Amino acid sequence: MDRKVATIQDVARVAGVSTATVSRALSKPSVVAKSTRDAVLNAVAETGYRVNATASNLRRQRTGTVIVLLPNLANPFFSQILAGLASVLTPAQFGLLIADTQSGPDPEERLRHYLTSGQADGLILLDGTLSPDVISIPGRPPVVLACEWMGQDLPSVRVENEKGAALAVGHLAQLGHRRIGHVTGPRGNVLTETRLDGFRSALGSLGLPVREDWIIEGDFSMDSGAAVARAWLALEERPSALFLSSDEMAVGFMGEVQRAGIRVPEDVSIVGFDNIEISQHLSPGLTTIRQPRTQIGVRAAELLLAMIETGSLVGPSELIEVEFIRRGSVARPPHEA
Amino acid sequence: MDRKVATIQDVARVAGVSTATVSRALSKPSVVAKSTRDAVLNAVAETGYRVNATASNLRRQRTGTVIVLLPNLANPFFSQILAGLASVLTPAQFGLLIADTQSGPDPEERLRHYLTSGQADGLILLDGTLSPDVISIPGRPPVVLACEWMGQDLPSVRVENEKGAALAVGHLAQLGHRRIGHVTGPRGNVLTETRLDGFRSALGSLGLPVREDWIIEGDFSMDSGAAVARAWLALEERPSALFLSSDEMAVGFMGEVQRAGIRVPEDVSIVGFDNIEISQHLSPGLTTIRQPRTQIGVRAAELLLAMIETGSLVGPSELIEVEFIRRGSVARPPHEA
DNA sequence: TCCGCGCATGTAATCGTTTGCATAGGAGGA
DNA sequence: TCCTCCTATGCAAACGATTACATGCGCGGA
Repeated sequence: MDRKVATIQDVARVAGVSTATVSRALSKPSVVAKSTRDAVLNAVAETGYRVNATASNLRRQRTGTVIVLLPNLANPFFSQILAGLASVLTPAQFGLLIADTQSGPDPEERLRHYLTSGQADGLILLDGTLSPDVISIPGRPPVVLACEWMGQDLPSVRVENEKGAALAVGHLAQLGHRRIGHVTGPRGNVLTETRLDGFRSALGSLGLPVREDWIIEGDFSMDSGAAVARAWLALEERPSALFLSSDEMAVGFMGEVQRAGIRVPEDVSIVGFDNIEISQHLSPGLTTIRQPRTQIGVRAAELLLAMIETGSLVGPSELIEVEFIRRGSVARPPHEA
Repeated sequence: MDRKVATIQDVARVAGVSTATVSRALSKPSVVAKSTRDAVLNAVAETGYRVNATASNLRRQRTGTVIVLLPNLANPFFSQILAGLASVLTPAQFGLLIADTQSGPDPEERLRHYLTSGQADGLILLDGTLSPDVISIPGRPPVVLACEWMGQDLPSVRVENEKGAALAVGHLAQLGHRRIGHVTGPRGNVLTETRLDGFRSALGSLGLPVREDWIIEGDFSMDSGAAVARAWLALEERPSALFLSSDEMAVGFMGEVQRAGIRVPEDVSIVGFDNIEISQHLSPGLTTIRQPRTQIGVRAAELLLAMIETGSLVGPSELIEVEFIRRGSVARPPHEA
C-alpha cells in the first residue's frame, strides 16, 4: 500500500472522483461541493498524499525557486536578511537559490545569466554594487532590491540611510564634537554613497566643516576597520569622533585603537551603523544606528511574492525606519568644551 | 523567434535530429557521433536553449532540492557553513531549502515532515539538538550530519571537538593555571557534551581537579556569555581561566567582565572555540580553537551529493581538524606562580 | 554473397499535475 | 411541461524532458 508515495491518481481512486476534482478540491476549495471536498480530504489523509511540487511547477510553468544574489553569505548582516527571506519564502513553498557574487569571477555576468536562464520565478538583489543596466532584459522575472540602488525605480526595500547618518552626526555634534570624521564603505556602493551624502549634508546643516581628509574609505569589513584605525592613528590632526558606515568596521577600528592604548570614548567617540548583535557586548558598548535586518528580508520576500503572484514586473517600494541607539562608545570630546 | 524560451523540440528541429538525440548529446556526449554532437551544440547556441530543470527533475524523479535544517540562520557560525554548502550545491544545480528550526514550534516534527514529504533529494542537519530516532523512517532521502550527533552512524562531518578542548586546557595549564572553569553550550547538544567530555578528561590527564561549580551552562550565544559573566563575578572563589564552548559566549563574557572593571588577561584568561571573524578584532584578541566552517559545509555537501548520485543511504564520515590560535586573552594566572 | 552484430539514432511512453472544454443534472421561470 | 442557465464534475491535453525499446545501416567474417 505505502510502498510508493501516493499520487493524485490514488487519491482520486480512493475518493471515487477524478483527478481534476482532487486538484481543485485542494487548490480552490470553493468550486467543489462540500461533500466531495470532504471525501477528497479524507482520501488525502488516508493515502498520505502530498502534492508533487515538481509536477505542479512544470504544469504551471513556474520553478518554485527564488534566487538571492548577495555579496557575501558569510557576513552576518546578509545572513540575517536571508533569515527573514527564508521565513516568508519557505512556507510559500519556494526554494532559495543562493548565489554568492564574491565566489564567482564576473558578478554582472552571473546576474545576466540568472535573469535569462529561467531558473527562477524571481530574484532578490542584496548586492548594491551590481550595475542596474541588466534589468532591461526582455522576459526577465520580477526583481526586488533589498538594498538601495541608484536611480532605479525597481521595487525595493530601502532603509533611511541619510536619516541614520544625520542621527549619528547630530548626536555627536550635540555632545560638543566639531571635528567629526567618516569611514565609508567601498566607493560606488549605494549604501556608501547615501550615507556619505547624509553625513555631508548633516555637517553642512549644523554649520560644521567637512574635512575631506577625514573621510576615509573602507569596505564594510572588520579588517578594513582595523586598517582605517592605523591610518587614523597616523594622522597629525585627528577627528575627535568618527561615524563609521558599518558596525563591523567600527568593531575593527575600536579593537585596533584600543590595542594601541587609545581609550574609547575618552579619547575618541565612535558611532557605527547596523546594530549587529555584538555591538552591545563590546566594551564599551557600540553606539550605532539600528536597521531591522530580518524585517528587511521579510518585506522584500513579501514584495516579490506579490509580484510573482500577479505576474507583474513593477510594484511598490518600502522604506524601513532606523533608530539611534546610544551606548558607551560616545562621550564629550576630550579638549574642547 | 525568441518570443518564447527555446525547448528541446526547437533545438531538435534546428539541428535536424530527434529530441532524444539532443538530450543524449547534452547529458552523455560519448554516445552520440561527433558530427551530430556538433550540430546539436550549434543548434543550442543558436536557439539559446537552456534545459528546463523542472521538466528534467520530474522525469528523473528527483527534486533538485536539498533541505538544510539549522537552529539559527542569523548566527554567523551557521551562515558560514551555509556558504560552503551553497558553493557546492549551487553549481550542481541544487536549490537550497533552508529551514530554521527555531522559527517553528516543533523541530522534531519539522524534521519528520521533511523526511517524509519527498520535497528534497537530501537533507543536511546542522542542529545537534534534534533526536536521532526519526532517521529510521522508511523511504527517507539521504541525510548528512554536519554536526556531531550522538551514537549515530549516519554519514557526517565532524570536528575534533575533544582535541580542541584538550588544546585549550593544555595551553592554560602550561601557563600555570590550576583553577580552570568551563562554559558549556546547552545541555543535550552534542557539541556541548563532546567538548565538556574533552574538558573533563584533559583536566584529568593533567592531574587537575574538576570543580563542578566551575562548569557553567550557556547556550552558545553572546547573551548567555554575558549572563555567565555575571554569575562568574558573583562567585566567592573564581577560576583564573575559563574555556568557553563558543567564541560568541566568550565575546559576551569578555565584554561584560571588562565593563565590570576586570582586566583580561591580567585578572582572568579566556579561551573560546570557533575562531569567528571578530575574535582577532577584539581587545585583547581572543585565544581560540579554529574550526574551518566553510570547509565543513563544502565537505558535507560533497558527501550528500555522492549519496544522492549513488542512491545510497550510507556513506563515509569526515573528520575536520582544529587548530589552536593564541591571542592576547590568555596570560599567566594572577596570584599563583 | 550473406548473415549477424553493434553503433547511432528515432519513436513513443512516461513522470504527476493543472486546466480548458464538454457534459450531466438540477433548479427555476414561463 | 419544457427550456434555459448554472453548478459540479469528468475527460483529456498539455507542460518539457528522459529513456527503454525498436530500427536502420554499415562492416567484417565465413
